[in-house]
Amino acid sequence: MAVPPSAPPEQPSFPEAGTPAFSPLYQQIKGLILQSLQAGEWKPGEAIPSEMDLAARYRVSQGTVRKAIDELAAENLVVRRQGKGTFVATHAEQHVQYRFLKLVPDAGDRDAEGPAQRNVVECKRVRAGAEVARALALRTGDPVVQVRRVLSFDGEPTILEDLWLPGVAFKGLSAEQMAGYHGPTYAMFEIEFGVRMVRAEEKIRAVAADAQQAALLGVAEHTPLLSVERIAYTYNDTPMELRRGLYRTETHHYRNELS
Amino acid sequence: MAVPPSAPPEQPSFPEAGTPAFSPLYQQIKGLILQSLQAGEWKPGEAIPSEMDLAARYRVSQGTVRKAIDELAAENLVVRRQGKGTFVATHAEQHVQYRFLKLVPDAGDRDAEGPAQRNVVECKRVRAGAEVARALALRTGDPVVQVRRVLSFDGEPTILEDLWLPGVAFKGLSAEQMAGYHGPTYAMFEIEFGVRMVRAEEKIRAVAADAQQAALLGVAEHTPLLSVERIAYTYNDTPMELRRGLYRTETHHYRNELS
DNA sequence: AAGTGGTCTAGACCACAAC
DNA sequence: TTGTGGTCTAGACCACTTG
Repeated sequence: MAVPPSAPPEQPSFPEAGTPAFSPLYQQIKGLILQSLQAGEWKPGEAIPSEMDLAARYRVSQGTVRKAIDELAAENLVVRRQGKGTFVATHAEQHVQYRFLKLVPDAGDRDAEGPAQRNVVECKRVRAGAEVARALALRTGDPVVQVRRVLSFDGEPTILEDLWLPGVAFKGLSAEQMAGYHGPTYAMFEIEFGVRMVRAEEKIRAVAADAQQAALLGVAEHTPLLSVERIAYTYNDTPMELRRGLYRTETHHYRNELS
Repeated sequence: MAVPPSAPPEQPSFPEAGTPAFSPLYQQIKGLILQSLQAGEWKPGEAIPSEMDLAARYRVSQGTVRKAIDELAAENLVVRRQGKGTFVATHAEQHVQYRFLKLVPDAGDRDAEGPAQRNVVECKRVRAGAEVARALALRTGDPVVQVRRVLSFDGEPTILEDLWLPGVAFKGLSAEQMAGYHGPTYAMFEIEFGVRMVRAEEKIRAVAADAQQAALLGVAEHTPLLSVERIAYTYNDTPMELRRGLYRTETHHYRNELS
């Protein structure tokens, strides 16, 4: 009994007048674990306390903690490993190296081709325009880091993308960091800036390459390209990155599973 | 105890030599429920027996049935409604009208625009080519129904798509049926042919419209279009539809959520 | 052998919907 | 009031990993 009868919980639930305000105990526990994750009590890749420990900490049964963790695992915030423990999910050392990249080669899986080569075209501090500000929940004119880069697979330029990141959280981000880090960019964000992207939304369109884009990707002008606009979120649905990608799809395709 | 100690279950588990062959009880129950769904013991939209009834039928506890149904619900094969029961999922009368269609208007949600107008260009019986046969797990030359149609939103032609369906399962499918049915095409498949699509895979590319495609969609030749190739599956991962769509993305976009 | 997550049970009670 | 799914508990045991 963590909340209903007595015992001062870390996050009491005060039913507000007018709202049903019924929240299952396991949801409250999930919220508490989420807070600890967000606060950095356990770092990415580390194990969180065992189910028994958490049950004792929150004064609930193991089954209740279990259901809370089940949901966190379903949302990819945490990874369970039988016999070892439950670990904070990370973009590094994850089996799926590029968790948010859905572009795959037409033949074979992504492991078949080597790691992407990164070519940072530019990395500069700018002020947010109206669109960028809206996407990142900032004010127009707020500082923003803008990055433009080209990703190549097996030497073939395949993705041209622009990134916009909130200047406050990503103060000091350099072109060298963007280019030098080995592994997913999101893993670098975790390590260097303590920013964990937990989910993202993408809007996809077909567009024609303009002269500049064609030159950077090594294709003819007007070549059809996949335009992928992504907003990536940290905890609490806070947007932390706007990314506009142009994907060549002659030898790759965007793969999606529906259910 | 449905399987471990005694009682002749409907699907015994014979551990094969060499394989661990450990399957949790709830997975076995899930398999049994799946069989009943596939056999049509409960029709789409109908309620399946209550958890208590199923627990009695399979001689397990309610909690075990619960976990089995939880997974089926997570896979959208079944829908739970508190106080009412658990129902076989259906493409008809579903809140999300077009479950597999990820194209949405740039402004507002899909409910903002009226239902799609369908324009069946042709509907004919053909023999499967190599590609279609492979996608549908048929042999080259097997009978197939091919449909070409244009979908318009608010009077604007937006999607041109070709469908290939196994001729055996979809014998007698007519252009009138494709055009006349009100509601999702997949709902019509359920009702008229008893075929339930439970999941799908899509491969997305950017292409340029050729002369014929441009004419059908009312755009200029070489207009960039989203090419969406979908394979839809029934139970047991059996492919039952190949669909190649060309989406206009001037006022709509393909929306995807990543986690 | 000890510790972790994973399974299974039995029973109590709550929230919701329908009669 | 009854029946449904939803929550919570406590305890037993299993499977996997590590020392």
